[in-house]
Amino acid sequence: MLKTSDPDYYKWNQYFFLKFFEKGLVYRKKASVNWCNKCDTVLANEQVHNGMCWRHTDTEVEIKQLEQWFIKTTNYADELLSDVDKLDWPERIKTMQKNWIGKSFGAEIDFVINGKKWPVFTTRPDTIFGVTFVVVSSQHPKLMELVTKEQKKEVDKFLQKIKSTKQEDMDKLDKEGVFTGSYAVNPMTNEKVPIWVGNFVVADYGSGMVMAVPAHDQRDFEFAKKYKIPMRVVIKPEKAEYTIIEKSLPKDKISKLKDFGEVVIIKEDKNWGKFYMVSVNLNNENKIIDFLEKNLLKSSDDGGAWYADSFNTSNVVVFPNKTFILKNDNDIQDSIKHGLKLGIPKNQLEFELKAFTDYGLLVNSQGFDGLGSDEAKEHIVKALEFKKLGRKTVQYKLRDWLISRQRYWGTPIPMIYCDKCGIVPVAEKDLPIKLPENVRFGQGNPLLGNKEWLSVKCPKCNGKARRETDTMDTFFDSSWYFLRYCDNKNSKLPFDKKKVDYWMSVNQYIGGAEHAVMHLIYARFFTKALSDLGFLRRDLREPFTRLFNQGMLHGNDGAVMSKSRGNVVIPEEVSKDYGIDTARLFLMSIASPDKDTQWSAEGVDGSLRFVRRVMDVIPRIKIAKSSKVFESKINKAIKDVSEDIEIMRYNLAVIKLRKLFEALENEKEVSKKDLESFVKLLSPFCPHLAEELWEKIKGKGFVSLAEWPEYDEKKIDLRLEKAEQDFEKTISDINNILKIISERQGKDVKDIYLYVIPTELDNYNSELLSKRLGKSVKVFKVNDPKKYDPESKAGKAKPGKPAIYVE
RNA sequence: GCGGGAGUGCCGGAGCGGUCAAACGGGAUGGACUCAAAAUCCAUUAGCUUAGUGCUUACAGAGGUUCGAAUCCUCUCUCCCGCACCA
Repeated sequence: MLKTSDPDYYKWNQYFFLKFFEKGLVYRKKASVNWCNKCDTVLANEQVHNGMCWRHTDTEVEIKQLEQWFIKTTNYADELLSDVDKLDWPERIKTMQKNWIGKSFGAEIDFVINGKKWPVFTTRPDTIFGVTFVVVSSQHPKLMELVTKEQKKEVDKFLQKIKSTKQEDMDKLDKEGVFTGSYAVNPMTNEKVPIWVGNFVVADYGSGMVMAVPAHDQRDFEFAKKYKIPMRVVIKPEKAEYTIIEKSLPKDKISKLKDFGEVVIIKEDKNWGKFYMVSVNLNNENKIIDFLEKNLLKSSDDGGAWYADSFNTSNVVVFPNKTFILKNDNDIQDSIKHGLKLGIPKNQLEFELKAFTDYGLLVNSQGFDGLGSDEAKEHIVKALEFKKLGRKTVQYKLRDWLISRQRYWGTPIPMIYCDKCGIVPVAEKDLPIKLPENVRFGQGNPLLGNKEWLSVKCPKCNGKARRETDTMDTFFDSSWYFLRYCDNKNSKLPFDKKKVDYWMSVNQYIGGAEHAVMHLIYARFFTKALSDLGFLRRDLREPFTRLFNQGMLHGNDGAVMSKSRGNVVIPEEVSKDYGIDTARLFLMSIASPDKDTQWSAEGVDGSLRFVRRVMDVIPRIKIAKSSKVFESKINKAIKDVSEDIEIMRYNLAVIKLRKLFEALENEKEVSKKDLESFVKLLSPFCPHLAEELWEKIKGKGFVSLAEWPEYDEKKIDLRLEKAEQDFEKTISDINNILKIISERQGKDVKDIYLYVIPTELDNYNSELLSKRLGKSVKVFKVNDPKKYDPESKAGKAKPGKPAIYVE
């Protein structure tokens, strides 16, 4: 056991902080931070959800400028990303981590503004000839350098507007901006393009400034359209894509479309039928145009037919909900005209203009025309490198971990501010810096209120100094607790390396999906960093090799359990009514544990029935020798149940247990070993009951301490299972006959006769059959001379399928 | 918008190329037991058909691959989760 609030634990948080500081993994900087008014503290990016605080979902997060402590998690961005694939974790957690780290390859390109280089990051250097403006973030620290006197008033007005917009409205906001008055020089074309301030550029990603290519980026497209900034097409698709509406072409011609290229049905519409998309190689484009011109219905009375003459040889093609290539403003008008000319209402077509953002072939790009996007990227970056105006780079979405919190419950950050020496780390021997006990809660950081605690001597010059009052994010605590578990009493070190090396890594970690981008990233970072600092063995790079996300249990009404809904199921109450093992069995059997499941009162009743039967039947079973059939079944069950448990498919394990029990019930006698095996298999699901049964069948010690049963592959005989299936089939056949006879002839059958292949005689026990059918059943070998067979049915018998006669 | 997951019979939920009208549980219906009920047991639970059979529809929808698809591929629709203007 350990408590992270105990100085014996958080001492080591401070210790690690200092180690990180030594290695340059800790730094302090003034930053725009997320501030929650309710928590009275800053939050990490990971802790802001939809602009709200993760703990106070009704409280908007404010942006403040504060000096804060950061951990350089980004140093490990690459390794954190590449190692994800080595983990045996749920796929969605892995993708969430990948997206969170968000690696993009691209280029940093310098635009010269007033003689100074301003870099921008882009993943599409191939579109550089299409740049018609540059947008800088409204939060950019050096924004004012770009704003001219003439434009200042307007920019200020714009910034004011952004400031007063609520976070929640920001999301729905259109792309907006104003011209700054300055111009940037495109390093490839030397062309001057205007610089705008925009609300859609993220300040702390890349350089907070982007090159805008409206023809090939949706955001730039919207912005340019709104402010009538010119667009320049520099990429064209490798294939032209035509959309053909079923109604517009005679039926017999539709199949001909395949001759021109790949045909995909993209939509089906009540009025227009199917929308086929034909992708045509550019070389063949004329053929399809020719075909369409000859075959498209031309009558406008037809109400929806395409006009052949609405095509031209440009690759602007009408598409219900896909892409357009736009050459200039006129093209937009033109395209709209085409849409309208088709006589198809805009809303029915979901007709929308979009930028062409796919890769393709370069056009209007000087010497690079005709190259594919991928190739062009390489060449253009090389050209920029030669000019010393650009370079290949990689960008991450992952930000450094902001750990400063202005709250009491957290590890005090072991730093000291000296008027002379500046920021000085606390000496290791002075750890732990304990939280002061005499504090007042209320407004602001409680630590600020205790003057005694606050004042300290500088470790360097012994002069007057004061302590850092920020505490660490509590995720710092949880980032290495599993290491401390291996050696939780160590007072000399955070843990003994040998012990940790022995135990780690965690083979199976279980937790909720909500940890995907917080705890699980921090803990991975910690492990890597501590490994590099020599605290862990070199090759220990990951804390948790396997991860399992359990699902949530919902109430009887299907909703998440909550007090306000009154649908909370209280284990103690369930225990009172059913016994906790019944509840446990039920929970294990509803669905696989990674899924959300629903409590169901009826379902528990079902489990209770089973539990009762088991309690009733097991002690009464005669101990002797197991039949071959049962031996086969129990060995199969041991195998299956063990495997299911191993892969955490408890629901399937329970099903197999139930089946095994059904077989057990029908046995007259069973070996002690097999009976014990059954109880052992039951014990993980119903531990108390199993223990009780164990005693009743006179097992040694506790079942919970007994060896898990092993199966004998040789005893599993699938032929026996087949025989049983045949038996069941025969029962259902007989029932079927009985049903038909009683319905058709209204007769009541008294006796049933079965004629079986001699070798199968053992498979059909007349006693068992009689019991199951509730009627007298006699079984004969087909070749039995003394058999009773008035209608000569015996001849119909086949292997696995006895002949039947009833009267 | 992007990314991930999922859509199966009255319900929950297995199955993930043939052995599938589809495990298991719940519910419903009928029957046995009972004076009666509960519990228990048996049967039925897509439709038509039949002395144990055969057929037709069926695993969100539309296409496709295959001798063969609930299972694989493509597209569409719907739902859930995550990210949210990351250039």
